[in-house]
Amino acid sequence: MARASQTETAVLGGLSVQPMTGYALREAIRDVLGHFWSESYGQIYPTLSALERQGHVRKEDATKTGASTFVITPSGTRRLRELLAQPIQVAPPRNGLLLRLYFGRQLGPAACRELLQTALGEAQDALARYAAIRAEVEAQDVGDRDYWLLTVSAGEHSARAAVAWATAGLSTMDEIDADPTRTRPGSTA
Amino acid sequence: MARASQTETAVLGGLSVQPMTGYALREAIRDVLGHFWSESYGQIYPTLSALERQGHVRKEDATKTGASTFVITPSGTRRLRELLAQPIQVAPPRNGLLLRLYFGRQLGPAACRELLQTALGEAQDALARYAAIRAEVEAQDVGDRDYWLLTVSAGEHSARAAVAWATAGLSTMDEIDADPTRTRPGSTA
DNA sequence: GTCATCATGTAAACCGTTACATGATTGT
DNA sequence: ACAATCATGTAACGGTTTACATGATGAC
Repeated sequence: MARASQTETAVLGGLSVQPMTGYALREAIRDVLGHFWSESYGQIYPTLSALERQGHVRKEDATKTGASTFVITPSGTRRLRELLAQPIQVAPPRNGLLLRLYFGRQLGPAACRELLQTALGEAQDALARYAAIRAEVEAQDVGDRDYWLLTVSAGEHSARAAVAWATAGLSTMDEIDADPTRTRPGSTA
Repeated sequence: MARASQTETAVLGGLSVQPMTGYALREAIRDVLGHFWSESYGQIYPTLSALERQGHVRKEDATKTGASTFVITPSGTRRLRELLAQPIQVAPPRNGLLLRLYFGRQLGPAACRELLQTALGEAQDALARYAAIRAEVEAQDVGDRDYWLLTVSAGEHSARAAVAWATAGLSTMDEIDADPTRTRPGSTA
């Protein structure tokens, strides 16, 4: 027991929504869970094989072609619920943007401003994407809808926070530019 | 060139603030950058050795004891600026909380509620921690101050967003509980 | 004297991405 | 016919954590 690779959870979860090929699974994860999850082929195919060996998924060969659709089995559904109930695996934080801004005095105000501007643009783009996803999900009439909207909402809140933060940060940069003596690179006190 | 392991950036950045032992560096990264960065000993010590070989840091032996303080050299400062200017390394997203909530119908409303409650508590704790860090940083009079506050602000915005999201999510769960037919586990439409 | 903390370092394991190889199917 | 996309799979590589081994120093 206890493999706890969350790839297994994502794969079984995806197949719990509908049967799919490995390829389609990856597409779905990228397009639908993309804002909070990712998987590569190198993870998906071996995981599918392992799950098949354990009887958690069943391979349904589309005759003629090499493509095969994977269907979750009752034992797979049980396993999924078991996995979902396990403690969350927290990834150690690694935010390259904040790392650069923390040492912003070394990087210089102009570059920091650019970083903030880019972050602002990305957050606004994300907001637009979430609006589209929300419309799509709200139009559906599936039981998962409320849960799916919960994850969309998380994205929206986080993107709005990023917009507010970057905007405020750009104002700070204005002040630094107005009074450059505050942060002359190289001085320590 | 172009190793692009952001560990090098974090190590040089840390030493650009003040000379430290490897141990102290790790403590500082955990305590100060902890909300957006992390490094383990297994990364720090080899990186310090490599940087020393390249002349980017200098080892200053505290005589008698085995402990040695590392000091950044002028070439190290140049290297740091070079690294900070490089494109941000984006880690593929992996949010175990949202993964579980997305498949919340399989997990069940009670467990989802618990997850949200925990997330809410953690966000509130984070908010309290940021308040303490902010007070501490604002009391200092160093050139980096505005940049450091920028990263604290990012944490605050994100934690406030998390509080708002989790609170709203708990309301959604109330509605689901009030009308359980919306999301009976197992049905597909 | 002993316990917690400071300090250094390495080896093994893990997890995951990237790149590549390969070929079928579909649209134009 | 050709290109784009669908589809499967693996090998190599890389970064990171974990666990372990080891010992000095300082507090009580």
